[in-house]
Amino acid sequence: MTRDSFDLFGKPAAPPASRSVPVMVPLPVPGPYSYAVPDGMPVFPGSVVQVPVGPRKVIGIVWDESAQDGNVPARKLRPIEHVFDCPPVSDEMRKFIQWVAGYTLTPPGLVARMAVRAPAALDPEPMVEGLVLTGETPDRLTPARKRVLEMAENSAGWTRLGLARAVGVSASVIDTMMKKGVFDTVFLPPPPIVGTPDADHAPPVLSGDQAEAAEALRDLVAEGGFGVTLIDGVTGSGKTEVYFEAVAETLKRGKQVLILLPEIALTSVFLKRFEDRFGAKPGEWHSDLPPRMREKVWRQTAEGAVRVVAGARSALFLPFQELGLIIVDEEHDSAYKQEDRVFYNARDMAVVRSRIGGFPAVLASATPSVESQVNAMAGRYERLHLPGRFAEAAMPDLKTVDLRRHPPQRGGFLSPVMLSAIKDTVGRGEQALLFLNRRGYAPLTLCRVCGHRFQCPNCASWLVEHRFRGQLMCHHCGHAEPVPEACPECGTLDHLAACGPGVERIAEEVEQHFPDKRTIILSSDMAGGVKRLRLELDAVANGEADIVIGTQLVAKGHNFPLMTLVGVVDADIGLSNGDPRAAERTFQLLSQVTGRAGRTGRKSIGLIQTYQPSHPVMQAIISGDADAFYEREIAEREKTSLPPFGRLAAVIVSSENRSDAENHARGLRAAAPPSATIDILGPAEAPLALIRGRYRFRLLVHARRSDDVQGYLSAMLDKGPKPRGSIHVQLDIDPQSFL
DNA sequence: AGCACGCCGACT
DNA sequence: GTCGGCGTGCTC
Repeated sequence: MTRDSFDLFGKPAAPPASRSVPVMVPLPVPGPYSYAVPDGMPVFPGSVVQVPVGPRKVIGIVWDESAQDGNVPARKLRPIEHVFDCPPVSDEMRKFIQWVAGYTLTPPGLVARMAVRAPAALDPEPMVEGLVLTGETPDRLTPARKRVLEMAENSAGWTRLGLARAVGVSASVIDTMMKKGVFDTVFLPPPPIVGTPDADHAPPVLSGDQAEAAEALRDLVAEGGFGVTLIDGVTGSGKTEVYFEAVAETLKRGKQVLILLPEIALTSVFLKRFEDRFGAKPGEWHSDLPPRMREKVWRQTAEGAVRVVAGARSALFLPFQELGLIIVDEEHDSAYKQEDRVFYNARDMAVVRSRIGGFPAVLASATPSVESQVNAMAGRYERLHLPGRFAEAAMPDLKTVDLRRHPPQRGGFLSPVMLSAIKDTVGRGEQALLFLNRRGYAPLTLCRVCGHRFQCPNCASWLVEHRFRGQLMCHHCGHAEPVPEACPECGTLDHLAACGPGVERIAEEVEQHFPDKRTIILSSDMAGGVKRLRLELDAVANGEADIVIGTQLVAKGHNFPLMTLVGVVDADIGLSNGDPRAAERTFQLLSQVTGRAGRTGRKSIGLIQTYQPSHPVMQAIISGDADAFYEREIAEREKTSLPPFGRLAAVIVSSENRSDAENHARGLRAAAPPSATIDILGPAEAPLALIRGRYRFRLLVHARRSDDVQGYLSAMLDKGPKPRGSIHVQLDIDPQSFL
């Protein structure tokens, strides 16, 4: 404490507020707040700081001077408390945050918060204590000491415990040597979490088409500048190998790379493939990363030590220093949509991120989204097509099983055709996969006496029986209750009937037919969480099961080399629920799931149980003619004004009464362009409609005051003041709006 | 987003 | 008579 900091009365002198800066704080307010900069504090745009907001302290990002609100009375200004010792959030990133906030109508502070979500990473990782040889030799050179010396001479940078473990001696050996002056301790920077990937580590052998596509991507990277490439080709056509070449080229140019994957596809298999190609693992980013690791990835990405991140959608908000390429794998996957707090589609925001950064984006999928198809057709995206599977990986032989002609036996759901195929497959020692996109035992339970159907008290959906847990669960809101013995309506005991199949019920049927085979259910509600699930997926890949009954997640990114039969239990699910994307989604799902078979070189088959074998989706799957399917689908969407061509539509979700909602709707209709359709949905039905994607443009308003609602739409249309209150907006892709 | 304040219903 | 519901306002 210097004398200068006290005045004559011994009180600290107030810091002169010579300067103030805008700071983006994690609050739902329209823009940054102003804060005083204490003298000598090194603060500039992008600095990550701690500031007081009311009684609490928050992390904020110093924003650009131009965002300064000059109307804040000087006496309100409070000083910045701390500048974190970490690289500043780049100009690009700040622009990106601002853009995303504008596009999604989210308060910018809430978007900014996603970029600084590893708080403990904001100050540097502690240095680790390391050992260096002093040149002294221990007086007595025991075998253990000799090995320690050799190891330490061969490579530097050992920690005390690391060296002991590497040599296979106890730490006390090292301790004694330290006492005798053999080692000195120094402080070393913390070790990088991953090695540096080497573009030339193991270049792949590519087929003609692949080599051509890879060349095109390399050129794109070499040229630099923004551009989007859609690369499509069936499972096994080598998309990953091809886009790895774009990664390699970017690495050679000294830039960082982001590979976005749906969370479930971030498997050890993918990481292994990357490591095989580049000789080091990519940084990993997903929701169940342990906090310590999360911090390290965040920091080392910011510092540039991590060159490639493979991550789920939120990796888009990592503070890359010099990002030069984004890959969006499985770009059609709905897991890219975030539907809480900030509503965004990471695929589209990735395109925006690369446009702002002036570098290429690559979208990859075996079954591209209709949105991306349309963008490619319109010439906004380049297109690279990888034909067929190469080498021995033949396409599976796909057939429909017409359930009208080959019905399952009473009480069952598997056609005799399916059962006999399973029998043949497991008889040969190969694996069979039965796909049913329905968790639990039965999707509907009713009373056989009075017809009572068990419904969720909060939502409009049926309660799904989970027999293993003994519960009835709502898959929409999470509500759960024990399975009652008596009907709550008429009181009759033991007359509840399970209607329809879920994976648990199929497993039961399979176990009846194949009691001596190993059957496993793979679904997202597996006990033990994601971790356990990953283990089980690996176990299946290693052949530790004969028959797998799986939900949607088996369709994604995981390869099961011994799988030679894929059976789709009910291909018709989801084709009749009023979702404009029903056909697209079903086509994608069935393509992906049937693609799980046939990667072995052995003959493999796919059987698709359906009541509508002539449906365009089934025809497309069987014939493998994806182009015809998309062509038809796009024409259909255009004709019926559905996404991505659909008219502007807003959905009001009002927790208030119907007449309030009518008032809101009147206000919105007055403010909206004539082409807009404004629908009113109640709190129960609205979330479902949103998830089903019935609208191209979705506006979810949680109105706190009725007169705010008009403001929401004017803000949405960018004419008028930003409204107050909480707004949740989700936008579907609008092919033109961000290019 | 979080938190405080303030005004009306069912309870120790 | 209080406890506590959520509607409203505020945070540089």
